[in-house]
Amino acid sequence: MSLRRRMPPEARRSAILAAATELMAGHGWDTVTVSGIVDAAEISKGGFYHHFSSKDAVMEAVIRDLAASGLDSAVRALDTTEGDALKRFTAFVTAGLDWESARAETLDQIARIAAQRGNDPFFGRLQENAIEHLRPALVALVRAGAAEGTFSMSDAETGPAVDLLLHLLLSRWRTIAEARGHARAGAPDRAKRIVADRLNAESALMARVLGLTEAQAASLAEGRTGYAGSLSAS
Amino acid sequence: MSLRRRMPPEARRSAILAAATELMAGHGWDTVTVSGIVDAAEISKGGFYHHFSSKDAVMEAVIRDLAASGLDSAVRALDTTEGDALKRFTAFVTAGLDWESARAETLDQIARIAAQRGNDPFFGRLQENAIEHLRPALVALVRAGAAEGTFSMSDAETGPAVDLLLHLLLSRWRTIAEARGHARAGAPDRAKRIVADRLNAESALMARVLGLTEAQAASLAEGRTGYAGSLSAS
DNA sequence: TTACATACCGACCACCGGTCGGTAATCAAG
DNA sequence: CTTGATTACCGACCGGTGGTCGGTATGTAA
Repeated sequence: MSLRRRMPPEARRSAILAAATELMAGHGWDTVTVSGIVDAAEISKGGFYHHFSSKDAVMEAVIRDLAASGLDSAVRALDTTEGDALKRFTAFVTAGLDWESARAETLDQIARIAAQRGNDPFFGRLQENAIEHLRPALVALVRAGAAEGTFSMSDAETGPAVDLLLHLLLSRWRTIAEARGHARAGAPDRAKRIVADRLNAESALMARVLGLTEAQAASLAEGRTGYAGSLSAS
Repeated sequence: MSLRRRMPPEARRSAILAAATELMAGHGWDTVTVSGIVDAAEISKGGFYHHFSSKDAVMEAVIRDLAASGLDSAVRALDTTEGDALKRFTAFVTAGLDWESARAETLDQIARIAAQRGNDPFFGRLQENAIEHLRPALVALVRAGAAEGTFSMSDAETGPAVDLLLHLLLSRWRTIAEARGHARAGAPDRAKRIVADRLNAESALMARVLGLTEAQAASLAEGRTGYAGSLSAS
């Protein structure tokens, strides 16, 4: 009974993470059990708790594993881009889009997990994590944009407006998931239209929230053309 | 050990609900145990399961208990008000506001529960419940408003736009909770300013999302003056 | 070889949500 | 005032959960 196979800690850790991620895509977090993860990862309970301090810690790690690189690249785009606030905002949004199409399978996993009933804790923390990373940067950007006259926004509006922008970006996965469903069901045209409509609506609404002029709105929308939606089946 | 006190089922039910609500305001849902509810409500486990089919059913009932009347009054305002889409939308928002100030202690409970870590399942379902009730009505309203020329909105934008409006309304509790904290800490002026700023920002952002003219936006903002925020200590 | 750190094991624990056979209160009918 | 059916309620009990811990195997460096 004791085939004991020693693995480099990092490999074991990511094996556990992979097992947990897959289980989460099938059940809600409360019905994903440590025993289940342990079985799927082919390790003992003791081994599991050697690598993770609690069941919750696994979820936290899964979230970081799935989202960290995307958030980082978006914030980095915002920080490194030169130009006015609109240009930087466009770079920020585009970076997120690029990440989504480059890591389509990751996005797909997130969508599958978030679609499961009972995964509210997962999605809540994912969102918390994202907001924690993105909100300060966006607030600063919007403030700067308002100061330089690029955006039309009073100081008191900035907070709620940024929350709206974040909500818009973070709720995109629902549409993506819906489109994936159509694509898998043999309606790729419909899928593409849904994604295109969504992105257009996002651009238009972001422009309204930020108080952009027609010309500015067009420039924002332009920055995100060519995004295929990467509707690969999985 | 067996002081058996029989109560009218409804009274017992609401006693259990009250106990559960109070416990939820202190712990997250996963650390609120049936035994805890049972102790607080002074009933046995068997008695508990005579009135509720599961732990989850209690949460569902708590949600309905807290939110149903507010949602109903908002939708009713939308349905019964005569006039153009802007008037009806204003009535809808105002009805929600009125309910919030009339039932300040209920709002306070919601805020306290939602602020607890680990209550994502509660808040997720509350939000689901609210969206389920409000979204169809709002979508129809916005469509009608766009058709009659009151709002400026393409068909594909309507869905995401309504989601934005709902997010704006459903995230108000955060600000309210923050303001309550200030009020309780002896800074009622600051509290009032926070609430006033928030409501102004909401009006402005809703106007932008709906594509209202200056005059329309002013009319929308006017409909919600006089809301005191009802910052009663609890 | 030896000595030490660490990856890993699995029996064990307290406690959880939920079940069930039984008991006591209530009330309508005779 | 009985009787009998109904229902509110009780608490011992169950399978399974997340988490612990003393112990064992494995790798590494002297």
